[in-house]
Amino acid sequence: MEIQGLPGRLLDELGPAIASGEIPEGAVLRGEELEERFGVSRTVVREAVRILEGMRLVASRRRVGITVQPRSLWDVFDPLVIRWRLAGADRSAQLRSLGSLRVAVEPAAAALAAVHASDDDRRELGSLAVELTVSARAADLTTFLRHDIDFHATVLRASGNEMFAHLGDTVGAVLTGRTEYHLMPHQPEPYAIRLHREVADAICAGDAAQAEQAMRTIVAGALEELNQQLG
Amino acid sequence: MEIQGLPGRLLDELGPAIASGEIPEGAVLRGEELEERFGVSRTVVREAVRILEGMRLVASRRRVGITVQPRSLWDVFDPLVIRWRLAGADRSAQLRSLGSLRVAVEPAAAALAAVHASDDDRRELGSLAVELTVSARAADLTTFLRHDIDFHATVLRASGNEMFAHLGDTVGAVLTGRTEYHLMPHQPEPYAIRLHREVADAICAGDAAQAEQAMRTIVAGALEELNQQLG
DNA sequence: ACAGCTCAAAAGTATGACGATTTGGTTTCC
DNA sequence: GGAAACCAAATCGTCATACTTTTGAGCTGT
Repeated sequence: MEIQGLPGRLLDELGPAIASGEIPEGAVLRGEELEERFGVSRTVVREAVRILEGMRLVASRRRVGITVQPRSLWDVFDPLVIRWRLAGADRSAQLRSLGSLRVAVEPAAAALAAVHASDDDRRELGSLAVELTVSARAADLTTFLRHDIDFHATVLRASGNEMFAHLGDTVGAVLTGRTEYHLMPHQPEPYAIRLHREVADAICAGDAAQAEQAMRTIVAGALEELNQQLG
Repeated sequence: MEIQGLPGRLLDELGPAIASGEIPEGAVLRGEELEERFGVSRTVVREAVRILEGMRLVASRRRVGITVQPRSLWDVFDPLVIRWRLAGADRSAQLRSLGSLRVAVEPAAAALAAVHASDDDRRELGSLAVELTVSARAADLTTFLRHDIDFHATVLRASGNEMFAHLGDTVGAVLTGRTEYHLMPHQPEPYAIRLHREVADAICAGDAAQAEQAMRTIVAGALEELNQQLG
């Protein structure tokens, strides 16, 4: 999953620094400066910069240097960029954006899943809904989180749309972030649990409309809750 | 927008070849082989490969080589990956995926735009709707396409959600692809034009529900049409 | 003030050397 | 004969260095 080697380590330093705004838009870095600052060779710096360039976080120009691009050009769907922004000063903006994205995508994915899910997918959703209920009753937040992530990822995957499926990890990151930063009730709400059960049942029954509606209620609720917490 | 220099040229060769499946999943390349095949140095090959690695199209391992990753790991939201897939053998699958994504996202974006659009945005939407009507009547497909792309990009941008905004280029690529590959009626349908007008009016009037509904009709229609064309 | 020229700074590319790691075969020891 | 330990080759990873190309800024002369 991660980028390997020294360029990866450099990325772990530069990426978060840029994503958080610590290195602001328009800032100019020089390759040589980075070599010294991190004690690595030209090769390593260049490869790391190339990757950042691929994410549109920076652009490298001769005679000028490596300039941090305006935020509007960043590849906001890149999983690493999302992770970096979630970890830094941009956290709330990123959570809001992702919240709206979830409201748009997850209901549609649930509807598609009701039509396209395999038998295995349906079985898994059923058992995840059960485990979700159990860990919620036990107030076991860690286990609950894991199952919640699995649940949403499974729905997205079961939709049969590769692009939706890829948002599984991103949604996972959102849920993790929400839990880590205590933007969640300490005990999952019974109402939300019931809705997950409903989504699973509707998908198993092939009822697209109900799956979509129940999922919409879940993600819209999560977004509303988020907006309250963040003001 | 593009990656510069020799690594960029290499990317333009390798990326499409991998995205189209010409170089299949699991295939193994050696750096030295690529140097010879393209007549460039290690530096260039390594940087190109790093970028592909950032897109999760390949993984590089010692003593093994550069292996093409399974499609399920690819960064399907990366604009370059999308473009490469649209240009190659994966075109229909990619168009289908993007079609569903549009059905999920664009109505939500229209609803948000009705609330958040700036005065400039609203003005621009109004005039784009007019120009759309004009170029459609004139059966000027090139101009129509340009305005259509602008229209959808403007709605996405006006939503105020950076992630939606970023899908503007992608939607543009879809519309372009659809026109290029003659997956579109030679004269835009008057019904679709009226719907664009409706979206613009609803957003200008701040009517989120109607903006969402009209946009949903547009993109759902486009998806249905696509499914008919592709069987 | 303006146009053009010159120069130097920075990234881009090439190359040789060495290090690190993984794989797969080979040897060795029960 | 089989299993474990070992070794060697293949390949990427990193470093150091030299050369090339682009381009911005300042200088120069009108």
